[in-house]
Amino acid sequence: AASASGPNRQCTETFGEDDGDRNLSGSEQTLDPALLEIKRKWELEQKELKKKISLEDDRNVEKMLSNPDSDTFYVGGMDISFVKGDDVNACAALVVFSFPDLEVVYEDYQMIQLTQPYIPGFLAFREMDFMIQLYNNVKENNTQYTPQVIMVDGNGILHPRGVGSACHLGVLLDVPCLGVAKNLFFIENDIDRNEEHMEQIASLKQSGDTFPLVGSSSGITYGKALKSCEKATKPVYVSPGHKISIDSATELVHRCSKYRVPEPIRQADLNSREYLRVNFKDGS
DNA sequence: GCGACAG
DNA sequence: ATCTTGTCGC
Repeated sequence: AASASGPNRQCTETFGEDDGDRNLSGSEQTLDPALLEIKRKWELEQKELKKKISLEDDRNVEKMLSNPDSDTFYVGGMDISFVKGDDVNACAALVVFSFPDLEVVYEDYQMIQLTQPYIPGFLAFREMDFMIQLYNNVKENNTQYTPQVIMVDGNGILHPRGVGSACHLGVLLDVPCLGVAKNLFFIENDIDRNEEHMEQIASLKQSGDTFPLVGSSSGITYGKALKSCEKATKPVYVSPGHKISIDSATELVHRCSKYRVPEPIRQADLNSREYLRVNFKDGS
């Protein structure tokens, strides 16, 4: 029974209706030397990765967005779905769509076992190895469908240290990547869901409308909030990961959206869940 | 000290 | 991320 190694967790039964103490773990800095250690180490890795990020459009990105028609390009979407009461077993998916016609040309689902914890700001360290594997699979076995750009569930430079998982993946693969988040990632003293933000969201009228996400104190432009389809009330937050500009990333996401979440990511999400439902009863 | 925290 | 029923609208 591989229970959590390290400090034993004194999670007493806080199941009762009344637990007297209302000091809900608040900021959770529930001292965990092991996690702090990991954080420090990961922060250094992010610092190195950040130096390699490019926010310029890769030539293929330029071509795929400007081309009147002729060539067909491929856009990949990645996502990982989890098993309910299980934070280890999951299904990683890559679905590749042709662009601009948006037809599925390739899909890969892999049962995986997560080993790293999820820590806000360090999502990539938990999922990246599996995404890299998915990319290598296509490139090696179905080269013709290797995506020229990859969409990741999460953020690119819209991140506390400017290195979201889309940057992480992009730099490691040296492939254009962008992030699409369904929720705005809070960045201390710079970006948050305040009144002004809510007003800006209310000002988005039609599909394709956007507003830039600019840091209130840093002045940094992290990406854009995009009303991806007519029906969506809530925007998606697009930010470049690597080898793609903010405007191109936003345009690409918009052009791949039939619903709020762009098709590549949406299908990777829906299909990986379905995969778990069918292939994971308790074992296989 | 509290709050806020992609998936 | 995951859970869960109904409900509103095209």
